[in-house]
Amino acid sequence: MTKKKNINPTDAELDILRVLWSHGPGTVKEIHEQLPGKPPRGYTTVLKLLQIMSEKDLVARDERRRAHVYRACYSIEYTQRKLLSRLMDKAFDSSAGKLVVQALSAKPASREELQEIRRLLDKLEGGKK
Amino acid sequence: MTKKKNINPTDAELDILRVLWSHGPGTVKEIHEQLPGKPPRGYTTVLKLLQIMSEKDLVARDERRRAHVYRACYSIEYTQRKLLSRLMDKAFDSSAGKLVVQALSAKPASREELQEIRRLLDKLEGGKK
DNA sequence: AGTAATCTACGAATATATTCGTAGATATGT
DNA sequence: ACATATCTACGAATATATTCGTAGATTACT
Repeated sequence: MTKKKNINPTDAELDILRVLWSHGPGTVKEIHEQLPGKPPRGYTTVLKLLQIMSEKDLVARDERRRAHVYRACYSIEYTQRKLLSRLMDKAFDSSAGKLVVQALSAKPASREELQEIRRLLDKLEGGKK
Repeated sequence: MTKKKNINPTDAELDILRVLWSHGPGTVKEIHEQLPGKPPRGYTTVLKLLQIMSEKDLVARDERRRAHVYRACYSIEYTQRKLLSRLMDKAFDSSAGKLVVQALSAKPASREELQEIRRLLDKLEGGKK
């Protein structure tokens, strides 16, 4: 059996994943340039993080060229759902409904988003009939 | 100016807060007894955590009796919104809508919860008109 | 060839979170 | 009074996350 770790990304790892999701695969240099943050993180810091993330299988590494090319192993949506599941279990009694209610109270969503949520509700309730 | 830290609770701290929210204020002994987890955490571990949480002003301590009584400083709803805001910023582009959509996809909500969300949507959209 | 630039690997320093043992104070029971 | 139980304070050990410096290999430049 191959190991199935699938560890949740830490904060610093998430910063890197955000770059990979929005810009696509890239080298340490490219990722480092895109990475926000004051003060900016050192080049080798980013390298080290990517090495750790490779071990955790959060990113995959293409070593064919000298400057290795990294890409995210999991989609942003999959990762988001994982993070939400974790938070749901930790602080919301594993209830998606409680979480959603507080999320909508925490920060207003745009009209478009509210309508999208409404459509999703229709679909979910429809499927339950 | 009094310090305004308002630090987000860590995982272990959240476990303790959950006990305080569901059982109300209590002594280290009471909290320790209610605290789940395999293996159970040692008594002094819980004590130390509560001392740290007091410094962070996550809990308040009543020292009038020998066995100090602790209570949560912030409500569960306030804390939940704080945690959600943080996650929203870190992984959802600060968008409540995106978060809610993924939350509903991650785990199905009950029919009652879906209806409650729908009522909340009505209120939010109504207020925007 | 020889020098400079670029890249990875690795170890170590720092920060924070979590755990618990021990010491000493205070209260309780006989 | 004396022993036992209960409680807090504190320091230290452990684990994990994050940072970056240095060394050595490879490539590019002149």
